[in-house]
Amino acid sequence: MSDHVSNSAAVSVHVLRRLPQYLNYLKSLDTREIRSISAPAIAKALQLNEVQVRKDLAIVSAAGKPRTGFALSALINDIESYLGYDNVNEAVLVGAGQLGRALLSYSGFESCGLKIAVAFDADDSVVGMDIGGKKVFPVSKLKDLCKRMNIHIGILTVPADQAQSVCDRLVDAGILAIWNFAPVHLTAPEDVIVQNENMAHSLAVLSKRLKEKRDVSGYAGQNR
Amino acid sequence: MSDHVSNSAAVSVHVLRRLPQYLNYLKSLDTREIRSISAPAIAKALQLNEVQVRKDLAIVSAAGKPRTGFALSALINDIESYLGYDNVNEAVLVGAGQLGRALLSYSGFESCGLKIAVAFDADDSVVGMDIGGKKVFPVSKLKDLCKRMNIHIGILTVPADQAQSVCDRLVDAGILAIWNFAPVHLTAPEDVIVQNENMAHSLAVLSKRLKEKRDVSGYAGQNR
DNA sequence: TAGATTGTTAATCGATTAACAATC
DNA sequence: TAGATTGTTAATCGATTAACAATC
Repeated sequence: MSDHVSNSAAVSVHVLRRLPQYLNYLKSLDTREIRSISAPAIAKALQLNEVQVRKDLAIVSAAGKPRTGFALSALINDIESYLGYDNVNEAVLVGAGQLGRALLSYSGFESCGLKIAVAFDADDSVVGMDIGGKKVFPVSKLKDLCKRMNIHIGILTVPADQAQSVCDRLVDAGILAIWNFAPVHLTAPEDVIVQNENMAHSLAVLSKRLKEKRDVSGYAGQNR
Repeated sequence: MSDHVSNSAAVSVHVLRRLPQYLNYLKSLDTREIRSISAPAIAKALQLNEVQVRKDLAIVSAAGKPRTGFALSALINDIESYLGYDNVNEAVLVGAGQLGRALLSYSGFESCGLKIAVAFDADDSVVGMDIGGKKVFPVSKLKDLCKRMNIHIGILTVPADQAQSVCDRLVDAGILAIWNFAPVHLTAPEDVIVQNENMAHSLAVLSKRLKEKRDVSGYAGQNR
């Protein structure tokens, strides 16, 4: 019933990034109090264009009734199943430093269908530790464990200078998708998906926007 | 000389996110060995379109010689000054949990012109700690310290359920730009810049891409 | 019924890519 | 000179937004 054949052409990144937003908002609503929700209502809450929301929802959901909108709980299900949140993907994390540990301890990914199974680190003093319930193994075990556990997602949280070599190892271990938190451009075979999470890029956007704003408002600067 | 009046119309997010990529690559080169670099060379290294690189560089740099390309060190300077990496912006961080601490300890932001001056946390057992050389204060001191230190950037690393209220406090404290790591849509006055760093959004892109790939390759699944 | 909302087709907007003359 | 690269103008592509008939 909620099975919606998603054989459609590849969906744009923009849409894929908005869907979790909708989901997050919908989940914040009380399913018992609110039975249905309209695209314009979602758009208003998230400050988006209503046609955009309607089109996005049309991709994931079949339903939608004029006048009333979408059945809330059904819509939540549709988005979740579209994004694959309902079946778990296991991942390995390489680099149990500060950021790596933060990700290992963060429980929020599980509801997004991602389960970090094990971690790896090159530092012997970290190996053997238990972080967020995940055990840390030496990097030498990487390939063996990935193959054995049939894991295809790798999270990369090592320092910049080790990122490429770890990337190579991940590829060698049969990893198909790499979530890269290291501030480097990785070179990987083109059939391997690389999703970069480079905070410096976001920071650049933020700083520049702030600078523009200050320049416009005449750089009054000091305590406005 | 490297002062390039950047009064141009607001630059697109896409460009702003690529500039740090260029910078990162250029910095990885040996300034003494390589004196100049061409747009096509950068494009090839980062797997981008060469016209795109050329246009991006034209925004930040005045120079560029046919046949040779751009003077490497000058180009680095141009990008850095365009992005404002050369004058430091101070920021406060609220929420010294795992992620907050990782950011506090990360030294890479300084070279991007961001200096986290102090941190805040609601938890008394964390207050008073020193993380990455930054002291943790109680949230009650937020407004006072922001005003006193004339800080206008806030980094938000608190749990989802506290994000909106902390956002309100930041706004009240005179913060002009918020870098939001909490997985929630924040509501803020429209003159306040909100830059979201929502990892769930990236994860959705990664998982979906992986799923698509598997579906295409016939879901052979098990150890390829 | 009247009116809000739906899905969809058309118009607009912006970003990427291609084409090309100018230059060292 | 020949050829690679530059900056820029034009063409393409894709995403957002507007317009509108259909529906409960």
